[in-house]
Amino acid sequence: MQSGHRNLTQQLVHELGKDILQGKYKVGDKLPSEADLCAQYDISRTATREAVKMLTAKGLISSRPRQGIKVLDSKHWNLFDVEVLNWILIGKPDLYMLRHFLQLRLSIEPEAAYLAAQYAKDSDIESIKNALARMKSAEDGYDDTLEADIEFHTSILGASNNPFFIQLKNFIQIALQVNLRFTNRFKAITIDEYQAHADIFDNIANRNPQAAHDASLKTQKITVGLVNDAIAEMEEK
Amino acid sequence: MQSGHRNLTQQLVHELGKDILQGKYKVGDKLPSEADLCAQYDISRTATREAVKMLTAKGLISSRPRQGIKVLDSKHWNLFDVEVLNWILIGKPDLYMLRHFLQLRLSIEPEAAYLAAQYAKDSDIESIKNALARMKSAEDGYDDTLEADIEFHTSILGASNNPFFIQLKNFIQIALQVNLRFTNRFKAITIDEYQAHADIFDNIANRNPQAAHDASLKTQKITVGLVNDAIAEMEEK
DNA sequence: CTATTTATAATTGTATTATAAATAGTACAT
DNA sequence: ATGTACTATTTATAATACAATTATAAATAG
Repeated sequence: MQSGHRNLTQQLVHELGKDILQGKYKVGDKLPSEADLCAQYDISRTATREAVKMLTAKGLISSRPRQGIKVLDSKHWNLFDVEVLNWILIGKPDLYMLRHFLQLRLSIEPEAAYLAAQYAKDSDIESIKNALARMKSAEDGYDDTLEADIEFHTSILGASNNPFFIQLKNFIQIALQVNLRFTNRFKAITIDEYQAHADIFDNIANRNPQAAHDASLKTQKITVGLVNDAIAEMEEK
Repeated sequence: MQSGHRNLTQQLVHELGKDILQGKYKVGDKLPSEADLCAQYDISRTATREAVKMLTAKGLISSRPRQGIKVLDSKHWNLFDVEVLNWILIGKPDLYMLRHFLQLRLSIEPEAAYLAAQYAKDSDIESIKNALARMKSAEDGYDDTLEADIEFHTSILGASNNPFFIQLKNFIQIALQVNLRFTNRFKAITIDEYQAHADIFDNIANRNPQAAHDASLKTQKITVGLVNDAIAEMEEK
């Protein structure tokens, strides 16, 4: 149980959360009882119970007298929780998982761009502009590619001024990191990629919702298409 | 503190969660200390702390020594958590909140319909068909309008066979209930409304993703348009 | 033999008490 | 102004005891 700087409760939350998302404990499985967890991790019942409660709050487990602690069906999991998303990332996401992420991005991001063009404040536009500049400098090797890319996409969500889209920043961040697993692009961003992002920004800054939407949709469709092809090829073998 | 059938911890979670989402405790505010909460609600520190941990897990508060329990910035709130959504619903959502819900529905549902047309299993199609039938009987007064409507929309999300869209069932359910607050439609579903839903179903059943997408988008656009008009009118006064 | 009830035991729920650790704020020294 | 040590407050953890819940087994009635 790697400690870090977390307290005991949070450490146990992390361990068990990881184990569940990685399938060590499967849906319907029983986890060790409170008493066993105390013994296994050598911590008090207080800390153990608080960890169990936190995982319960995230929809991963249920805990009832005589029945013990059981992994709930995945439809109850709060998949949009930052920690839960991170436990997915820590695991070994496959191409299907990548597709699930990309399908939701395709659904979310074009509309976020549309809303950004409608509702962005000056400071929001400024944030997106800065992120784009960082991508440019990443292109020249002066900045971190992925980080700048994430900042670009999440700042558009922020500019939507819709709390639900804002909450999805976490999701997009993890989605881009999962994507990295399959494209291992430590490479710089290409001119074409940069231009596609610049198009989205321009249409947001120029307050053209539909064009911003379409520009975003276009790049998302390409990415989903690539993954669909990869899956199709894989399934043939 | 209305009890119901929950245990003490869950009752306190509910009370405090409601209070935070309804703004009784605002962002940055300090909640009463553990000791004070124990006294106020006349429960043990054990139960109190477990409630605090659960709210922490949902991103609503932070709890640190000497600093106390504070409401986190709303960007940390797990807005897609079932309980959090319900605390929003219990409150008094305004037209802006309704618009936020509808904007996300507009983003999600057309793509869910697209995916449903691609990936739905026979049993998924059957579920959507049943929901549509319930809407038909609701039209004749034999069934509950809202419940059938919710079932229709959520069963399409289920048919997407994408875990993220599936998790959004909760969101859509609450969104439709919020919508009810403003349209107080205890009225039956109109022929036109029924037909719009039937169009979406037909295109999913016929495996025509783009047409299913467009049919869904069309109805969502109308609804968002109505709310935008209502807000514009309100803001003029 | 079957169905119902009752008893048992396993597990979580709550309460209480005690001590440790973290940290905001203060006072003081540099 | 900056840093350091101290102090008081608040949460973090532990240990113990008992209550409540409930799955399973045992007893009992019909």
